Amino acid sequence: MGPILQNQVCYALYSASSKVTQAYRPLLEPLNLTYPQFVVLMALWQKDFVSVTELAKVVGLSKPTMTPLLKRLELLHYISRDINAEDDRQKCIALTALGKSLATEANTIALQAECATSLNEDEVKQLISLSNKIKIALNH
Amino acid sequence: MGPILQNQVCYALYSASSKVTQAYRPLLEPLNLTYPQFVVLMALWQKDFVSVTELAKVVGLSKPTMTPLLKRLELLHYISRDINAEDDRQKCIALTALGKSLATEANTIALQAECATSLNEDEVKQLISLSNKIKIALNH
DNA sequence: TTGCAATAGTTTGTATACAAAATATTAGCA
DNA sequence: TGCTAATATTTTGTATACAAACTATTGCAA
Repeated sequence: MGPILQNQVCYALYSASSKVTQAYRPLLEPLNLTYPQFVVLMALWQKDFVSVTELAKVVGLSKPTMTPLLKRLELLHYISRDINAEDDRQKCIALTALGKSLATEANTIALQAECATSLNEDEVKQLISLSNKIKIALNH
Repeated sequence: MGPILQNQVCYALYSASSKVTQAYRPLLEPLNLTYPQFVVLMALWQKDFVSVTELAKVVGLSKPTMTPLLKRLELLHYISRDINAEDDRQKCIALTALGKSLATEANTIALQAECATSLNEDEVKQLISLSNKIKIALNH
């Protein structure tokens, strides 16, 4: 009598995302990383020396979510959280040498995870394209 | 140097799902529900009088996640959590009259959320189909 | 029938996730 | 210069989310 679970786009995304995150768990365990932490590192491998606000915007997480997550990455010595010299309010998030060195292994892990989804190249493009369309639509 | 965030299927799902959940927040607020709670209710509108284990399997959440979530739905008087008479280990999760009465409004909300994604009928089908393919592939 | 393995649900501990409020600093203007 | 609005990050409080361990009950076999 209510909405049918199996017909909901929202639930499709929600449950598929959850399953993929679970699939990542054993792959990331050797690096002592969770999937959200991995996402933040991916953003930093593309561009570090950024503020918390900028990083939050790039990965799509809230600032209150970022603070403890970044503290844990710092504790692992993967990133540094220095105060920006030009503005004492801002932190400057940067990769350490150790953090940078994980990039190679990360490529392997990301490839393994993508393989596990069983999607071919076209389907991957479709899914990313549809997801982007939703994200853009919901930004208004 | 690491994996490119924008090319990852996993991140596409993760961020799109997060955005959709956020979009649901104001829609569900009048009912005092979170999105995961709404998912559990959708499962129950299709079939209630089920055990915690069965419900967890249907919605794809772990049992430790279910317990506090169900307690909150009970606190809202949307469900009951009686002990199964035939097996004292099991709980029998069922909708209350109040819980059942939300189904109509839930249809409206689900429709509104789907509209907000800006996807047309074909795209919805594609996205659900791709998500299901991933979920099936990751179940092995 | 008694003892042990399996099952159901909860608890504990850790990590997201975010709204609202708090803190600290900067910027802009009178 | 001094005051206030704006900005950056963190804290507080609540709700997922799950692994591992725990409790209670059932089922099965010796």
